[in-house]
Amino acid sequence: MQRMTRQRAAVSEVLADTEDFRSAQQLHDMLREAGHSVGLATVYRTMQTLAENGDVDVLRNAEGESLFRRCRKQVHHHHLVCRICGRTVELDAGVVEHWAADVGQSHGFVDVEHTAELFGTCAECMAAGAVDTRDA
Amino acid sequence: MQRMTRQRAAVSEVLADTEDFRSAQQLHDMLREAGHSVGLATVYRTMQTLAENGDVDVLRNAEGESLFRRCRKQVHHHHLVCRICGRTVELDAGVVEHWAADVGQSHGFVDVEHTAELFGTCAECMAAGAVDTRDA
DNA sequence: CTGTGCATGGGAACCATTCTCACTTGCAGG
DNA sequence: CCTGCAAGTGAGAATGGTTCCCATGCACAG
Ligand SMILES: [Mn+2]
Ligand SMILES: [Mn+2]
Ligand SMILES: [Zn+2]
Ligand SMILES: [Zn+2]
Repeated sequence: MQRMTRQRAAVSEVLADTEDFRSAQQLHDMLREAGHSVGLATVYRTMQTLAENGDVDVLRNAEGESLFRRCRKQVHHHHLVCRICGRTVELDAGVVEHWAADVGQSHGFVDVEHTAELFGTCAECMAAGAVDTRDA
Repeated sequence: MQRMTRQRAAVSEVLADTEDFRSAQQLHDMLREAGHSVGLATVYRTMQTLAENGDVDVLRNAEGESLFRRCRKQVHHHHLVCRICGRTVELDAGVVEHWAADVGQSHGFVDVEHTAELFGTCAECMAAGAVDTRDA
C-alpha cells in the first residue's frame, strides 16, 4: 500500500521537470537545489518502486550507473541518449523488434528479450565545444 | 610492447576452454582450479587489454557485472545468449547497424555507439525443462 | 484523534572494479 | 649467455554506486 509522502511528491515533481535521463545522485542534487530535503536512500527506493511499476525507464550508461527518466510512451521502446547532457530521444524500432524475433526463432530460442540503446553526443553538446572524453 | 607471461598464457588457456560468457571472478576461480596462480587484479587487467584489442567481447548482465568471452568473429557483432545455460550465438546485424547510424544522424548526434543483446532460452534448455545453472 | 505499520535518512555495509606501489620478470641489446 | 630496465604482477587499500540497518517519523484508516 503506497503512501503519499512529501518526499515522493518532490521526486515526482523533479522527474516531471526533466526530459533527460538522470542518475539517482543527480536527482538527489536537483531535489536539494529545488529546496526539498530528501535522503539519497529514499531517492533510490523511490526510483526502484517507480521502475517496478513501469512509471520510469531505467538504463545503464557505459560506466554501469543507472539512469532514470519518466518516458512519454508507456509501451516498449528504445532510446538515443546524449552521453554528456543526458538529452534523450524516444525511438520506435520496429526494425529491431523484427530482427530480435527473427533471429531468436531461426536459432530455436524462445522467450527472447532484447536490450538496445544508442549513446552519442547531441548537436548542442557538440557545438558547446564539448571535448570528446572518449579514446585518447 | 606486450610481454608473454605465465599469467597471460594461463588466462588465454582458460578462455579457450569455455564457450560461455564468464565474469572476471569466475575466470579467477577457474584459474585457481586449473592449478594456476593469477592475481584477481591481473585477471581484470588482462581482460581489459584483451577487450581493447577486440580479442574478447564484453557484455553486462542484469546485475551490471561484466562478462567476457573469446568470440570467433573479430569484427563488431552482437549476441543471442541463452539465459539458462549461457550458450551463445554470434550475430551479424547489419539491420541494427543501419538503424543506429540513421537514427543518430537524423537527430544530429555524433559518435553514436549502440548496445544490443538478445537473451532467450535455447531449444535444448527448453526441451530439458532445465534449471538455471548460471548466476549466483 | 490514535494506533500501526509503511516510510525515512544517515551512516555503515556491500561489492565489483580500479588503484597503489614495492617487487618480479620478460626480453632486447650488448 | 649476461644485464638493465620497462612492463607486469599481486596483495591490499581505495573507490563509488547502491543497498542495508534501524531508530525515528508520519500518513491515514477506522
Ligand atoms: Mn525493442
Ligand atoms: Mn552493432
Ligand atoms: Zn548533449
Ligand atoms: Zn540453453
